[in-house]
Parts: sequence; C-alpha cells; structure tokens
Amino acid sequence: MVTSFILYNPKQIENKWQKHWESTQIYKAIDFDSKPKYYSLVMFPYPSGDLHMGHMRVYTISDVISRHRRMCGFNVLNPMGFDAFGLPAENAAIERKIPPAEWTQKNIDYMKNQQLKRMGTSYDWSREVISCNSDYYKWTQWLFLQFYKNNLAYQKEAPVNWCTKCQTVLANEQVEDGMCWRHDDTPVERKMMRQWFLKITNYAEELLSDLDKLTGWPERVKLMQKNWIGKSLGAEIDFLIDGKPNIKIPVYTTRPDTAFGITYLVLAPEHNLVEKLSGEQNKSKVQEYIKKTSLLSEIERLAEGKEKTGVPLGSFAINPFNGKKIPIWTSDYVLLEYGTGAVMGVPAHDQRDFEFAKKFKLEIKQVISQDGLERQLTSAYTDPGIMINSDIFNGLSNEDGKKKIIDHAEKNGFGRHKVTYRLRDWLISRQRYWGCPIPIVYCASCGLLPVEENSLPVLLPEGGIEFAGSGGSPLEKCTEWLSINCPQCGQKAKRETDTMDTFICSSYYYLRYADANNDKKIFDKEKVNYWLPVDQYVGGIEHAILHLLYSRFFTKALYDFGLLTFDEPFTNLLSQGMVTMHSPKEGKIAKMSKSKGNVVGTSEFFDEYGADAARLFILFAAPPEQEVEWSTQGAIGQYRFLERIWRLFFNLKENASLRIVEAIHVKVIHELPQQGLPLRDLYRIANYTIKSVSEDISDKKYIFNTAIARMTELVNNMYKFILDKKSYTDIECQVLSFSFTNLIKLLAPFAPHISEELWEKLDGQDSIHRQKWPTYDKESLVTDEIELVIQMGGKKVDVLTTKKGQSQKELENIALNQEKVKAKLEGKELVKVVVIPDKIVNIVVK
RNA sequence: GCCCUUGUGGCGGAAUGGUAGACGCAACGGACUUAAAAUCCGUUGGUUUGAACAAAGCCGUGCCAGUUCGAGUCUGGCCAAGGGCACCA
Repeated sequence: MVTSFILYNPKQIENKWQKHWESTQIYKAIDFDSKPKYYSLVMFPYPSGDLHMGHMRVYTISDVISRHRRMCGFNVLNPMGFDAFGLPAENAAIERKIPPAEWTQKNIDYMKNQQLKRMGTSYDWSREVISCNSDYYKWTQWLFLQFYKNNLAYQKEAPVNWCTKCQTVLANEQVEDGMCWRHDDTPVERKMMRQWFLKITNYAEELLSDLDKLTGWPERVKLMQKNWIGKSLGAEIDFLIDGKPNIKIPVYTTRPDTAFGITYLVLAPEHNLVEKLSGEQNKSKVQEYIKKTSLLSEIERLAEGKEKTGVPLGSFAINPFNGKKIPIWTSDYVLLEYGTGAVMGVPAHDQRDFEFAKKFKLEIKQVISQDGLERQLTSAYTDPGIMINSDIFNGLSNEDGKKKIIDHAEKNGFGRHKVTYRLRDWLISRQRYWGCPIPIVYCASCGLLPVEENSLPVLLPEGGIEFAGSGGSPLEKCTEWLSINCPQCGQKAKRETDTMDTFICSSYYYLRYADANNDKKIFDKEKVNYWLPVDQYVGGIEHAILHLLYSRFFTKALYDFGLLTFDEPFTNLLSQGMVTMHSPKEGKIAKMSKSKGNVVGTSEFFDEYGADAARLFILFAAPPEQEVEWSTQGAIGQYRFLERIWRLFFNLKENASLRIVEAIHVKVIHELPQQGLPLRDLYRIANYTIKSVSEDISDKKYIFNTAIARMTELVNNMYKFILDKKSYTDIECQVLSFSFTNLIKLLAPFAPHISEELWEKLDGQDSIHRQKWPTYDKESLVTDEIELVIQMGGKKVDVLTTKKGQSQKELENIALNQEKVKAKLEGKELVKVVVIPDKIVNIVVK
C-alpha cells in the first residue's frame, strides 16, 4: 500500500487555511465569556503601505502568544487596527496630489489583506479601529474635552520648532539632526507660539512611583521612563533685587550647600524679568542678545563644547545667606522651562558656572573642599567635601550642609525644599491637516469655548483642500469649515485650526478595542474593565518613552475621571529587538528599512517558502529582546524543517499507521522490556519536548528560539528512530503517533498553517488551534540512571553512567576507582572530594 | 559627560555556579542517482604529539584581578560595540 505523497506546498496550504479561519471566525473574542480572559496586544501600525520582514517580527511574537493562550483555555482578545493619522499621508498629498484619506485607506487595505493576513495572524478583525475615521476620532475629541474640563488641557506660549521654508511648527520627531525633515538644508528655529498642552506633569510623581508596580516590564524600559521623568530633590531660594524691593527671583538648586559660593545669578533669555531688570546702559545689548539667541536652533544653542555667551543686565541681587551683592546676567545656558528659569552661579562647584565665570572674569569662590583647605581651582570641584567660607556652616560635611542650609532658609522665609521634574507638559498642537481637529471655538465676545459634546465629531473637511506645502495648516484656508456660530452667543466665531499630535490617538486605542463598535460611548465601562488591563503588550523599544508614557498618563487620568477601575494599562510588556540586515548604502548591518536599501519583502518569501517558515526563522534566530539579522538562507533552513515534518507524516502514515494519539497509558510504556529502550527514550524525549516548549513559551520566559530547537530535536530523534525500520509493533506505532500528534500541537502557535493541514490530514476534529495544549507524562522523565561527571580541580576528567540516588560515599568511591583518576592521583596528595549527588564528583589534589 | 545593555566557533545563537558550543546556517565527507539537484546518514572551536582512520595532551566564552572544590555565569577594574539622556542647575 502506498499513500500518495504530496509535496509540501506552503502557498496553497496557507491560502486555504487563511480563508477557512476567516469564514469560520475562530479568533473572535467573546465579551464576558466564562473562560478567563487574556488580552494580547501588539502596537498598531502606521499604514505606510508596505510591511517587510522587519515589521513581521512583532506580529509573529504577539501571534504566537495569542495562539498559545487560546490553546491553554483562555478567552483571548487579539485585536488589530491602524494608527492612521500622520504626516506621510499629507506628504503624499503634497507630492502626488492624492487625498490623504484615499492614500491611507488604500494602504490599510493592502496591509490588512495582502500582508497581515498572509502572515497567518489570528486577529479579531471585527474590533478593528482606524484612528482617522470619524467614528474613532470623535472619541479622541471627546477625550480632549474631558481633559479640558478637568483642567488638564491648557494653552500657553512656548518655544517650538519652526521651519522657515514650511512656515510651520514641527514636532520633535520631525526634526532630524537639527534640520527640517523635508528640507535637510534648513535648520529648525525656535519660535514662541501659543499652543495646546496636556498637563502630564500633574502625574509626574505617580508615573514615576507606579513604575514599581510594573513587575512585568523590562527593567531598561522602566529605567528610561524614570530618567525621562527625571525627579530631582533640591531647594528653591528667593533672591531680592538691590534697589527694587518688590521683585524677587526664585532659583532652583540641588546644591544649596554651595550657597555661600554664589557669585552671580543668571536668567534664561526668555525669562520675564530680563526686560525689567535691564539697566539703561545695558538695555540695547540685552535686547540684541535675546534676539540673537532666539534665532539659534536648539542644536546650535546646545552644541557640545560651545563657548558660553551672555550679557550682564546691569542690576544686582542680594545673596540672602550673606547679604552679598551679586551681578545678574542672562545667558542661553539657562533653560526657561526647567526649575524657575533662573540659576544661582556657583563657579567653584559647577562646571558650567565655572566656564561662564572664567569667560566673563567673574569671582570664583570655593566653599567646599576635600581637606578643608582652599586652593586654586582649574575646574569646578563637584566631589563631596567639607564646607569652608560658609560662616556658621563651616566644618560640616556638604551632605549635612544641604539640609541645614535649607532649614536655615526656611526658618528665615527665603527658601524651601523643592522637588523638580525634568518631564515637561505635552505639546499636542500640530499645524497640520491630517490629524484629529481640536474641538475648540474662538468667539470674539465669549472667548475660547469647547465644542459641545453632542455636536462631536468636528469633522475634518475633505475635498478641495489646498496642500501647498507651505504657509501653515491647510485648515486655515478652509474658510467655509473655519467659520462657525458661537455655541454660546450665536455670533460668528472661528474654529481652532490646529490638529492633535497623533500620539493622542494611540494613547487610548487599546481601551477602544474592548468595545470598538460602540457609537454611543467611548466604551462600555463593564467591557473595558472586563478586558483590561492588557495582559501582554508587544512592541518596539523605540516607544519605550513616548507612547508608553502617554498611555500610562491617559489611563491614570481616565481612572481619575471615573471611567476605569485600573490605573496601569499594560501588565506585561515585551519590547522586541529590531530586525537588521546588511545595508549596501551604509556598508554595515543596520535596521531593516526602505531608506537603507536593506529590505526583504514578505510576499516574495511567502510565495516560495511560506509564512510558516518566515515565522519560524524570525523566532528562531535570536531571543525576542535581541536584534535579529535576517537571513534568507537561515529561513530556508526552517523551511527544510517543515518539509522534514511533512515527509515524516507521509512516511509514518504509510508505515506506522499514524493517527491522533494524545496520551499513552503510562503503565504500558513503563512495562516495556529491555529491548524497548530506544522506544522508551523516544517517549521520554517527546514528553521532555512538551515540557520544554511549554516552559519556554510561557510568560516567565518567552524564549521561542529554544522552544523551536527542542521541536527540531524531537523531529531529529523520530527520524533516527525510524531509520532502517521496515515494520513497527503496535506500541511503536502508538509512541510515534503520540510524538507526532503532540509535535504538531506544539508547533501550532509557531507555524499555524502546516500544523492545521496535518491535523486535518490526521482526521483531527475541529481546528488544531482550538485543541487543548498538550500535557506531559511526568513519570516518563524520571530515569534511574544518571551521567556522573568526574572532575579534578574543577576540570572534567571523565563522564560515566551510573545508578541514580547513590550516597556521597558511594559516588566518591566510584570516582576514586576510575583508571584515569588513579593515574592522575599518582604522586599527588588528595586534599578533599566534593560530591554533588547525582551530578558531579570533584577531586581536589595538591 | 552621565546612565543602561551586550561581548561565547566561519556565522546566528545554547548552557538553574557543575560535561562550554544545544539547535540552525555555512563548509566538508558518505549513501542514493547515468549525473546533478533534492533527500537520508555523518564530520566540523583551536592546537600539540603521533605514520595513523588509533589514541592522548594542552589551550579556549573581550582583557586583568578576585570569590569558590568548581566561573561563560558572581564581584571589582579596564577595553570595545550598541542604545538612552544630555548646559536639567
């Protein structure tokens, strides 16, 4: 009897099952199902139009997790959507005259049907969200209004990145090496503009301290967030102005212990007291300086090694500690947005101040010293030491001094303890068309008004938009759209023309998935609190700060608004490493990307070798957090692995009456006679494979590369077992069937198509993806023999197989009686023998 | 400058403080074939002694120390690569 052998044809099989899964809707998540819920999420993509192998990794990792949890009996939510607002669409409109909405939708269709689905992903597409659709951005606007009502959205004048050619503000992400992203010869300038902000700084402390709750997050991500928030403890000290008793300048410092070394004050050029404190003779010079620095780009202003610049204002402040009169300067090395925008100059103990004082010949006064002696400084002394020249504080260690000085200032009312964060409020205004309109109205008589909730969404006008590529937001020229009747007085009013940063859209999409089609509310409270928080989030490390911090902020704010019962959105986070490949343009290995010319498309590979092989390779080549270098050759290796399984199926089907065997009666296997040992080994290996793969795929480990290696080993062992075998006994058929059945079940999350096809060929019920994850026979892993390693001085001398469970003395005797050991012991003195039972004997000699 | 991560064969990578190099790629050999491809079965860290397919020895996880019976793994210092932050007072 010859079973007709069919060649492994991944393209055909994959297409067949993708269609089948879609029509049977096997990945639909059920609200409030009786099974425990599991929310598996991958960061939704920007629809740039073409995914390559570099993108595939994140979807594969997340999909393996989703499929595995489903087989483990969870009610899995695994949704997908598109982060669809953003600049490339607007750019395409400018360059190719395609409306952004059309361009975006075309890309979404392609990515969804030709790419994401072909990867074999298991999304519940009924919950798809597309952030540029009005049924989604209506809720983005609604959220903005909640922030506004809760005093978390406000406008202020702030320095922004400005491109003179585009005549518009750029987001920080759009500034590349200090130049405009569209004009790489145009340095970005700084400009003061009235902009919308979200008050994320209100949550600075909570965002910082709750990092401790996130035990399922990688340490490095938490550390990056911690550094970004940048909490620092110090003091605020008030300085009075000589001759102007009504004005005081508060200054923030982390080194109050150096207060007696203050020899000048510096204000940021944008500080609102600069003008007021400029003396008559200095006024023109100060104004000139302010103008000059305002024109400097961020890059120029912060350039490393840049010489300090600045001008004296011509007025003086009084050091409240010693009554000394000190000059007030302005310099661009002081930032307006940090602390109070003013700094006390202590050249002896701060390197920046030191450089400034040297350049402008200001006094340098040492007040901390290692040995209590004063000496000539060639650079700032920043190490700990003893306080000198500090009046009543002399002789204290500077650490003690910090506290005593603040206490002293507090007692006398000119200073206090102060906590400062590096985190700034979130600038969300964008002078762009392709974004979510900010629902605000400006009325000449009523002022600034929020759009009423029941008239949301504020629709983006479509058609007839002029994308000139210059002159600010295209919305400013949509005169029809722009004018509106004031919701309060009915008079003519104007809409806000800025749109929101797209990070707003992505700060809550994971909540919307819980109830994506609700047109009455942003989401049903019950549903969102059933599904959330996300059990496993997978995404790129590039979002370690922005997206993940913003999302945590949103969740905390929504919790405070009473919409959520949890205050952290993502319980577990996996930050996958990037996919790299040799870039001919850069002459080295670099992140896979179109601009670097090192892209491998998905379709070409899928057509020839299939998505299953690509998935396996991407998971096999390295652990998920590390980088992976794409290698088509390596991926073909995984294709060969799948072919080996495929051929094994036909071989066993023909010769070993292969069938589905989920478990073998344990007794039968253990009563096998001696000559059945290779079979018992195979049974043991099959069970060991189940154990290893289950552990490696669990949320404690996520090491898919070793899981795949274990499966490869099982296949290799099955081949070894059947080598030269012509016929099989019934028990051999059982063990082979058991091994094969469990192999394809273990393989199912990794290579979903081939495992489904083989499951069908085995007459398996339903889908393999709805089978129970295998369990293993613990007893089979217990052996009565062990490999004993014999070492001398920590170096391996011999390995031998012996009975398990022998005493230390017995093992020591076995070791000492080995020929090799005896030979080596000759002429040496035995010092001691270390025995680790069932493992190792280490003989120490002199 | 500060902070973090990573250094293991020709390559990607495995190794609860206990046999370094699992698994794969590449390379080489054998079987099959008229032949090639594919497939199946093997070999493959370096080095020395040896006529040797025998066999045995030595060295080896970026470098230098340390802890330990025993270190790729733990500690300290250094070097290199990558990443984050960067005039944050």
